[in-house]
Amino acid sequence: MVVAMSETLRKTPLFFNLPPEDLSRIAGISSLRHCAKRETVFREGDRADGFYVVVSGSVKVFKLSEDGKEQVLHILEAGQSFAEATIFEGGVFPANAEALCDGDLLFLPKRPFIELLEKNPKMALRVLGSLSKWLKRMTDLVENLALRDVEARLVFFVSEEMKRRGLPLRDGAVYEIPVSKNVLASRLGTVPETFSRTLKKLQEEGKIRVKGNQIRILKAVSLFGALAR
Amino acid sequence: MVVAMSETLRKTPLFFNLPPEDLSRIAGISSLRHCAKRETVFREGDRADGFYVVVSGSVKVFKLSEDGKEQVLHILEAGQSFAEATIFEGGVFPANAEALCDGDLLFLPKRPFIELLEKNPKMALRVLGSLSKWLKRMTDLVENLALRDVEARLVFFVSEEMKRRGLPLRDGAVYEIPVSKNVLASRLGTVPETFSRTLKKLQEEGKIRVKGNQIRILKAVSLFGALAR
DNA sequence: CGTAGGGTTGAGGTTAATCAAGTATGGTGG
DNA sequence: CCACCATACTTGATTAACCTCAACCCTACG
Repeated sequence: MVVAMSETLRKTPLFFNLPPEDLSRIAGISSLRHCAKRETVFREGDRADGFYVVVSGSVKVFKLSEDGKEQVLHILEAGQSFAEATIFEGGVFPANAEALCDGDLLFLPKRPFIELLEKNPKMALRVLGSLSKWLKRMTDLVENLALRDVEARLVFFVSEEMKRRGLPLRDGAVYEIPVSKNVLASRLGTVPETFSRTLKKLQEEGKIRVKGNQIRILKAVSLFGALAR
Repeated sequence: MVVAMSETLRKTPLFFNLPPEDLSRIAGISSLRHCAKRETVFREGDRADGFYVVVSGSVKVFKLSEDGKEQVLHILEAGQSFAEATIFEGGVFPANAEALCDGDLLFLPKRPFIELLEKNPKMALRVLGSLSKWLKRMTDLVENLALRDVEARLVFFVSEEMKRRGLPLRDGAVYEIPVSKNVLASRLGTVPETFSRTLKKLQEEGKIRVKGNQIRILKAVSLFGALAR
């Protein structure tokens, strides 16, 4: 059991390359939690006494407005951790999390984890790096939502995800949407209708070809051209 | 010199309540930098080999779109630190920073600072807390930009800032806009015209009274009522 | 075969950006 | 001290992106 957990932990960026004894120490304090599709992992405002690592399945983290509109902040898949930040501050979750499909989560409780960090500066630095990454991602998200239109946000998102998966950004490459288009629309800060129309428009312009959840890149240059960075 | 710096450091959340020897160690590795109004502190993409603490004056951190539109992410005043995150990751600044008025900044170089952290888990934990706060703030920013209209964003911003300054959210209280209305508009994800109109509308509804940079709260209940949290 | 959930399409409305022009305001040099 | 200019801010009219609502399609699945 503890061994299997270590195995998962080893693959998460947060703990990547940590010596085995550290990993088993972490595994020692953590617990496994199974989540069914649509199950709530936590709600905004809940006491946060730990954070999570996705072992299998996928999870969305989102904010709700008063009238129930939702903005997806993150979509998480196996090996990714989330809500690390909350345990160093505040004590309540600043957003909601829900399982998108059946899967397992590792729960890392706050107190023991902080004690581990206090004794292990190297690990603390690792966690600092992870938080920094999240911060960078959120900065990008703000930029995208505020400064670009839906089409640009979609294109940017796809290019980032393809990079993350090691797919080349060239003609013929295929990006498979890992979640329902509804969820992706919300992550892009829009609604399913607009999302659908945007895909259609790009297809009519011959830049992509959409089949189900597969997006085939047809004109990488004109698609990604504007993203010079 | 080093003593004066310690004095500033002592007041920043990042280093609040740290023992004097830690403070002077930090002061020892940091350097003072004067910035004139409008001076660029750093640009997006610049190599990031350190972060900053505002000693005096104020600074805006912002993103630019291709066509030059700007989204202000943060407005920083004396005692606040910024860009801490970048030193644990990446190595380039993910946004731009510019002085809003003449002032002094403390520069904390990356390498020496990290070495300090490695030897001082307590300080590392403090930095973790700080990054967590930033993450929380960005989460709120995303929520605001994506889920609320301009009026709600304005009201939320004012209420948060008043809380931060210890002002009571009640009738008669006065919030003084610390920067140009242009900058605030951009921080709220809108343009000066819309910002101006929104203030006007709230004034016509008798909820606030605007005089120059002063906003007097007239109907706290109906203004802040929707922000039940 | 029927229903439910996800997805698409069309029509219409709304928010807020843009464009254009006018009004303070504050600093500078004459 | 005043004239001038730049900058900040305001106001009005127009426009565009995108949200909403409503209907419909499609596929999976009991």
